[in-house]
Amino acid sequence: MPKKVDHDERRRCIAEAVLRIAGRDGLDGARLRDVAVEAGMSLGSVQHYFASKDEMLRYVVHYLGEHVTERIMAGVRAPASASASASPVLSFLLSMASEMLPLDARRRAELRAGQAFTARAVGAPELMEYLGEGDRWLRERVAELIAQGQRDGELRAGLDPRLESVVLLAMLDGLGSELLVGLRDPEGALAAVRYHLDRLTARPAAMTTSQHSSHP
Amino acid sequence: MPKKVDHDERRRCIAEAVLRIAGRDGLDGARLRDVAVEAGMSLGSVQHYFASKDEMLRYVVHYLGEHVTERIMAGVRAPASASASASPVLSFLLSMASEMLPLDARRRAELRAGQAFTARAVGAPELMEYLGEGDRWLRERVAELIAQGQRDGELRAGLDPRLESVVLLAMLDGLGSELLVGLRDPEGALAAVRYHLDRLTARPAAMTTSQHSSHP
DNA sequence: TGTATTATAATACTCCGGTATGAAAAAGGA
DNA sequence: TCCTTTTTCATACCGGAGTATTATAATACA
Repeated sequence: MPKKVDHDERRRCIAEAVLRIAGRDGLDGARLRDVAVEAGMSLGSVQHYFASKDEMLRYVVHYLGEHVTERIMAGVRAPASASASASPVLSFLLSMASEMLPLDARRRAELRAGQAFTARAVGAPELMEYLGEGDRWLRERVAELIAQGQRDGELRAGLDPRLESVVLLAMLDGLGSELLVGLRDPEGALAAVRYHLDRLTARPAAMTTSQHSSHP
Repeated sequence: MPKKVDHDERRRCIAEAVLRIAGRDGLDGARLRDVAVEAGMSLGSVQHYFASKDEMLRYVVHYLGEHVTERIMAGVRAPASASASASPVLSFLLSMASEMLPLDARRRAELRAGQAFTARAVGAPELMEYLGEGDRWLRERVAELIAQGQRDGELRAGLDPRLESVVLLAMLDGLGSELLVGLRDPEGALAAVRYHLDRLTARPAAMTTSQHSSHP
């Protein structure tokens, strides 16, 4: 029988190529021919693994989703700083924020692609449902985390976990977009995140960084 | 001499058509031919007023910018609820938020187009600079407003106006995107905004919604 | 070794969309 | 009324990009 090739490995390779291009020139710049050369193969090969461009993009969406959740979950599992910290919830939220923000080329590419997909998801029920799932999952985790922080006395008791999660994720979403376009710089964005997280703590003074949000 | 037609009126009409289409099908769906029929004229006419599609889109960007700032400024000038309210700054911030969020078809269309332009602005220095100006202007105004609120004792003294403005605008940005995709509903988004603004106030209790502002 | 089946590649097809061209219509002024 | 300039429109052109077709190379199994 014929040559045996790991199909999914090939597809992942192609998906990576798409992400590289999308990070560089935007998703619209990901023409099938360019994807082929970026992946180091021929147009015919790309067609061999994806019947249509749409199918390819759908694959990339899920590939992206996998990676993003995996990355966040990794932050959940191995909260290097969190387990050692005296404020585990806050540390985790901060590391989560750092993971979600486009702070390097990789995450920039992923976010850029993600936003392009999101934009095209309006009116594509299937995609929207997928996005909705991911969002709900993340939001609930954050809300749980905040509630736990409250139980542990780490976070202020007056917080509404549900609304706080909405606010936090919206802020990260917005900061991500602004970073992507260059409206903010990484330091500024992180400072805003730390500042916001600080106000959630039960302590009067800041403790995540060395900043003094002091008042007389 | 020939027929006299207000060129800019025609251009605005075309821009409106573009925005309608963009709000309905996304900016990518704004093909020149579709724009023409949406504007109730022929392709040739559109070409007559815009030498190229790119020029048309540039015009739409500025047209959009005009309208958005105008709308926000209107909120500044005539803060119907704000002037009557005992908490002018908070009222204004809330009305500003309501203006920025895509709460009706019009603003949905504008935001959708705006985001499409923003996405395409990566690597287009001219567009980016324009966006940057608008962002800086708005951020500074918000920061000033917050500082004023502090001076008036309306907002907590411990706030950092600069960071607060970044956080607030990022949150609104994120909420806008999420509303657009249907990840949030208008009520939820507004609830999050009110919740966030509430925590900026010097008072312990909520007071942003329909309030008779009695005081101690 | 041969063959069947898959992988890869090259090329052609076709539609779509921006652009260019030229003609017809409209309207203010001589 | 006629002319001139603008406006409007229809249509042709051309390139780009997704898709389809076909050919060639490669490999596992009989």
